[in-house]
Amino acid sequence: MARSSLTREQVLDTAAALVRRNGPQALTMRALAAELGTAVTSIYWHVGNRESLLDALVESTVQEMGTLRPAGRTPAARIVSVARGLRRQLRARPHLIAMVHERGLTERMFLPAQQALVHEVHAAGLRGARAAAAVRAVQFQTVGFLLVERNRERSPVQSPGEGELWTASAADDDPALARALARPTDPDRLFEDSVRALVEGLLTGPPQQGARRRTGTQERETAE
Amino acid sequence: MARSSLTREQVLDTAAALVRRNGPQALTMRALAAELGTAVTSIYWHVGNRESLLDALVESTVQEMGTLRPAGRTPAARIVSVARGLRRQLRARPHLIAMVHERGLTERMFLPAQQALVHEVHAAGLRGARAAAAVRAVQFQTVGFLLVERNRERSPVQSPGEGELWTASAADDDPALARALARPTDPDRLFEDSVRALVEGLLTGPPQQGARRRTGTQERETAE
DNA sequence: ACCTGAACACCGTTCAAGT
DNA sequence: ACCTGAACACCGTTCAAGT
Repeated sequence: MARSSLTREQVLDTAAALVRRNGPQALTMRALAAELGTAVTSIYWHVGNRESLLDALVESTVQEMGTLRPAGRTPAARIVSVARGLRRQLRARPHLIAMVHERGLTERMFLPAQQALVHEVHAAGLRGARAAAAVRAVQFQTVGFLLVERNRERSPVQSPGEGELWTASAADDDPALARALARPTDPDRLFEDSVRALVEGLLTGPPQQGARRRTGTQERETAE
Repeated sequence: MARSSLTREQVLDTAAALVRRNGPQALTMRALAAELGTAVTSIYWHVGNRESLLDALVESTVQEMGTLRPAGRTPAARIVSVARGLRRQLRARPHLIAMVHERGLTERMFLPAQQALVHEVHAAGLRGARAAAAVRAVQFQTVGFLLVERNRERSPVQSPGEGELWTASAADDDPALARALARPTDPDRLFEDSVRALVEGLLTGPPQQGARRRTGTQERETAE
């Protein structure tokens, strides 16, 4: 609109708007130029190329996300609340997840939450390498869940009907399990339960210290 | 090579080879045609279009993966071994993960392992909806981890140096934690620990049943 | 310093035409 | 039933040329 002179910010803003409206694949240099009312090549002067345009876009969107304030009475509850908050923020920007992932910035996406997690894990009594491992575990779990979940939303029906493959097998004696697996997943609940279980496992620590990893041979799984 | 007459299988095979060699983005219809020694348009007759070519590719590769044999003494150990085996199989086909994900078939990718998981979760004493939730939790955790991990491998250096952002903050009083977070993640260990912690949390069940979800207000997290 | 159009080397896909 | 080349409508990017 304002044709005075094109700024880098203008490019980024309308690019972001274009992505938010029609998804990342709709962000072509030509479409962006049309939206801006300039020649395609002008964009290159301000932004370099499409690659770095997306980089900048992701970076600024991640920074918009703000910090998370943990809530809950126990450290475990507060850790779960951070994960939940991150998930909510990312789900509010559905295209961002895919873009961040494609750009290889998945880790970057989690940084706002990491500080909060470090604090809570520390409050829960974990120290040093163990605390760091716990933070990373929650980090990977949360982001991974989001990726899987988004993937699932994109293609609602899987090739062989969800329950078909296994109904003939081990679950015969547990019809309730069979029915539960045949039902579509409730992602909110699954996320809640998974994170809670993981955090619980992380905070209570490894079980029966001496028994694990005793015999390496038995631990090995095989695949044909 | 054998130019007698093009088969659908030939197309799929050389397409798979091309992806394995140079990655999914190298699979263009023109490159494939060149490799096959045919006209580009012949491919369309056998396979429809690029979209369904990728579908078929992913589907057959997933089926090649074979089934997983759990190993270990306790049900928990066997569940972990299934997750570990799946991760190993998928990591042996690095391009597949991205392709499956892009195709929205992430769920499909996990089916070979699902039967084994159902069996083990059942053996651990879980029943019905609770057992199904546990299976799904491990499923999401494993696949999610792989997605994050692969993403990390693709872009080894993150924009702000990994530790930079938080060193100024909460971890001041725990230099060991700070150092651990600054070090690059050991994915094998992290995976092992995460799955083990999750499984432990799932099998021991929700803690202090009465206390959770009592007051909804306090559970809410906020973000600016 | 900033913007432009023309041109290049790619895509996936369609379609009428061959055998 | 199977294969073909020409053509279409797209891409991202470069570059010499303008002001």
